[in-house]
Amino acid sequence: MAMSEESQVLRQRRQKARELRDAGVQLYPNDFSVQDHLADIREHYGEWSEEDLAQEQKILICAGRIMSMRSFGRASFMHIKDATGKLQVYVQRDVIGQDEYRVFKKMDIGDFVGVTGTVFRTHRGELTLQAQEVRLLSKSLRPLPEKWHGLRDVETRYRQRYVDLVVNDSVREVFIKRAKIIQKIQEFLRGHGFIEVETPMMQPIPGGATARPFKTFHNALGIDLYLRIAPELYLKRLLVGGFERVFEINRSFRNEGISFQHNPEFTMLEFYQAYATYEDLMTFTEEMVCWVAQEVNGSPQLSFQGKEIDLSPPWPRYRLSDALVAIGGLEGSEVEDEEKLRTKAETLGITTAGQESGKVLTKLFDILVEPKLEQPTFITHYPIDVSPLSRRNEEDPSLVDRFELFIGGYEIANGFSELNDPIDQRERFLQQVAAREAGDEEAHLMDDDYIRALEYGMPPAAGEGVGIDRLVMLLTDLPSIREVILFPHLRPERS
RNA sequence: GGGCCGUUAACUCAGUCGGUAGAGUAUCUGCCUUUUAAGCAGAGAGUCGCUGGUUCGAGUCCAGCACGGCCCA
Repeated sequence: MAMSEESQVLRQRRQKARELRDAGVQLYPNDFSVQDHLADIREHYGEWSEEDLAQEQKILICAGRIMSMRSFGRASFMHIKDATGKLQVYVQRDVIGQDEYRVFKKMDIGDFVGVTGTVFRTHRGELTLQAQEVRLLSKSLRPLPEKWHGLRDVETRYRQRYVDLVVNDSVREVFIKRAKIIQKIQEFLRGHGFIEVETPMMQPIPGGATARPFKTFHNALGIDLYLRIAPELYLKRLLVGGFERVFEINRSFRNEGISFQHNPEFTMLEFYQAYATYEDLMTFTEEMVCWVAQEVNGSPQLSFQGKEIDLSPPWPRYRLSDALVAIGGLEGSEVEDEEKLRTKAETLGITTAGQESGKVLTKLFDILVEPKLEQPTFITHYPIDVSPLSRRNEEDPSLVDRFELFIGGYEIANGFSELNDPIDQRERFLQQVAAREAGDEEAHLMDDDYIRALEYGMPPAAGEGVGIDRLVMLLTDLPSIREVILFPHLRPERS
C-alpha cells in the first residue's frame, strides 16, 4: 500500500497537532511521572463498593494510550491502555476546566495521555478514573485500525508489528508467553547446574549443522566471516576447557527458504553435559519440556492445531529403521536392502542418485513418518553419514548414538552423544569435505582448530539443540513461525 | 521453482452482465455531563497494488510484474 501522506485522515491529524502546538500544548513532553499502573488499580479497587470508592481520597497518577472515546457535549469517557491493562477514564469539563477540556477535545484515539484523578464506579458498575487532569504525552499522527475487527491483514501485521501489538491483545500475549518459555528453560537448566554462555555468532568456519550460511566481511581483519548456522562446535570447545554443563539460547542463521516453519534467523537452545549420554538427554528433555509446559500453560496436555497432545513422560522411542516399518509402512526387507530402499524412494519422487544411503533413509522418514508423529516421540539410531559430529554406536558402527524429538508432526530437538575421538572426527570431516567437493553445498567444512581442541581431550558428553520458535508454536497453538517471531523477514515493501 | 487465492477509503469488507466507486468503523461539523460497538442529524474522504493490452467505455476481461497467503517441489 502506497503511503499517501496526502490522505485526508493524516492531514486532519497533522492539522490538529499544529493547532495544539499553536495553543501552547507540548506534543511530546517527557516530564510526567507515572505512579500507578492500570492493572494494579483494577486489582486494588476491583471489589470495592461504590460507597467505599466514594470515600477513597487517593489521587492516582497513570498513563496510557487512548483506545476508544465516547464524547458528549461537556464530558467524555475513554479507555486508556498501558502495558498492564485497560481502564476507563471519565473526563468532565467542569472538573478539569473549560480551557483544559478544549485541549482535551483535540486529543485522538492513539494519543498517549497522562491522567490524574480518583476512582469511582459508573452506573453500569465499571471501575473508572475520574480525571482531574489529562495531559497529552505523545501525539499520534496515524489512526489506529478499527475497534472491533482490529488489524487482520497478515502482511500489515508483520510489517507493522507495532500496530499489531497495540490492537491485538492475543499477539501481545504470545510474545509474553514466549519470553516466559525462554525464562523457564533457563531456570530449569540453571537448576540443573548449567551455566549460560555466549559464543561467536560470526564464525570464520561455519559448522555444527548442515545448512548454507550467510556471509559477511570484516573490514579491519580483512577476512570473510559467516553468521553461525549453529553454536555447537564452540560449546563443545568449552567442554574441552573444563566447563561440564553449558547452554546457549540465541539466534542462528541459515541462508535458506522462508516458510511457515522457517525464518532465516531463528532461536535455538543448545546445551552440553559432560559424562552424559544421548539416553540421559532424552529423559532430561522429557522432564524439561513437560515442566516448561506445566509452568507456562498450567498443564502438560495441550491442543495443537486441533490435535490433543500429552507431554507427560515417558515418550515412546523408536529406532529410525523400526519407525519406517512400524509407522511409515515400509516392508522390513525394504529397510534392510539398500537397492529395494532406493527403488522405494524413487517411486515416492525422491532423487537417490549420488545420495548416501543414510540420506535416502532420512528423506523417506521425513515423508513417511515425521508428519505422523503427533505425540512426543524420540527417533534414535541415525545413520552415521548424516551425523558427522555424533558418537558411533558401540554395536553397529554404521549408526550413531543420536535422537531427534518430534511433536505435533515437526522436529523439535536433535541430540546425541558427542564424538570426542579426534581421529574419528577428522575422518568424518574429510568425508564431509569429499561430499562437498562432489556437490553437496551443505556438507561440513574441515575445522582444524576444532580437531586440535578434541586432541587436547574432550570428556565424554552429550549435547542437544532445541528449536525454540517451534516449541513456542507448540505451546501457543500457532501454525506459523511468523506468529512467534516479532519481526519475521519479508521481502521489502515496494515504495 | 510450480499451482491456486488475495491486493478497492486510515481499518474491516461489498462491488451483479464491462456503463458515474459503496457500507460499517474511524475522521470532520452540530446537539448531548454515567457512556461502553453511546445516540441523533449532516459532511468529507479513493492513483480500485503497478505497467501495458482489448474496448466507445475496465475495479470488473487479457498479459506481464510486485507484495502477501495457502498447497506442492
